[in-house]
Amino acid sequence: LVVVIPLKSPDSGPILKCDRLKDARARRVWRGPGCIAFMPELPEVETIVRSLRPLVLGRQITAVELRRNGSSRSSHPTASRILASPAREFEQRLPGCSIESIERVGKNIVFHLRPYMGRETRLYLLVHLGMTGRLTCETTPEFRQKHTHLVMALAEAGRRDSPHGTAPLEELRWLHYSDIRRFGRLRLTARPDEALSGLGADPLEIREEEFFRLLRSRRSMLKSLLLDQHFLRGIGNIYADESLFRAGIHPAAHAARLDRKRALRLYEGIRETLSQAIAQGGSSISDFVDGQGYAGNFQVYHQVYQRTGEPCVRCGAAIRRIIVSSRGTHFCPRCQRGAERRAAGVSLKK
DNA sequence: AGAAGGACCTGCACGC
DNA sequence: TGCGTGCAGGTCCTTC
Repeated sequence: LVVVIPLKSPDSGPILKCDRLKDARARRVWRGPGCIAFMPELPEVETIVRSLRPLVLGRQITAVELRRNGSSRSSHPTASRILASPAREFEQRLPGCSIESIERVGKNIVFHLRPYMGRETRLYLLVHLGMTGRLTCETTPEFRQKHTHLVMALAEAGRRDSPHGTAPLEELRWLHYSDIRRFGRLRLTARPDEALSGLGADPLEIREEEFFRLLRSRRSMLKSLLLDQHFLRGIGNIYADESLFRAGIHPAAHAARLDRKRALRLYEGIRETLSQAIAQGGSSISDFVDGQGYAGNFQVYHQVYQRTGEPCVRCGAAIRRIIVSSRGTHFCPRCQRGAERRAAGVSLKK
């Protein structure tokens, strides 16, 4: 049995939790109105990568199946919009490859693949989960969910003497990609550096000096800047709001006008927020689960995100919601002062 | 250069 | 109960 009591703040009560049941449905947590997205940002993607590693590293892809539209005669995969490379490339180039390593680059998951018997050059599978993408390791090849678009069969390494041979069923494992809104992207490439070249620095790796220098060169509002993947890679709406709250900085504040002290607070705020979220296994706003089907816990620690009208955990003022860069933005009007005039031009409705 | 808005996409809440 | 509408948001693109 699993009981998770969602809290308004980490200090307002006990968390009852039991980890014995590994059923993701039973671990489902708070579901706010209008929330069906789980928004995989840096901590969620990192959690997925860490959970997948022990399950798929060293395994060989023996088959790839794409869900087809309607009848089995249809040749059009439902994932066609999700596939950034032609469907036939997934079906022809992936079988025979072994998964050598997996890494996170911003919000992207990069699978390093070793081709079968030197068949071709090294290959990389890039997965961006968009808003509702999910990558899970399953014990069945069935397209169990309505929105499962791709399934890859993974066999134990060393069992294969040909890319299309058969292995005992118990040694097989299936990697499923499902995506309700189809905002995710799957790409096969030999040049991942090219495909990911536009991304900024990782917020957990960038040095304080470099962060400060980048801030000084930008004239946009901080919230917009934090969401810009060319500036820093991996931050999305949840962690932008939470980081700005921790730093006590208004989301509409001007990046270049941030003094050294406040820039340092933001730098620390981002790193603390992301690190804590990773430690908690990410945020499960709705159905987020890692590669093994476990939900995250960081939503319990959200201090402003989707807490509109609720009291600030620091000062008690009501959390406000505005729109910045077409994104819902949550902040405390008392703890995050300093850009009221600029924020006056920010719309309250989308 | 930066802001704003549209397109993509689906499930859910809400009002009627 | 069923229908229509609005909303959520990551990324890319166009327009201003």
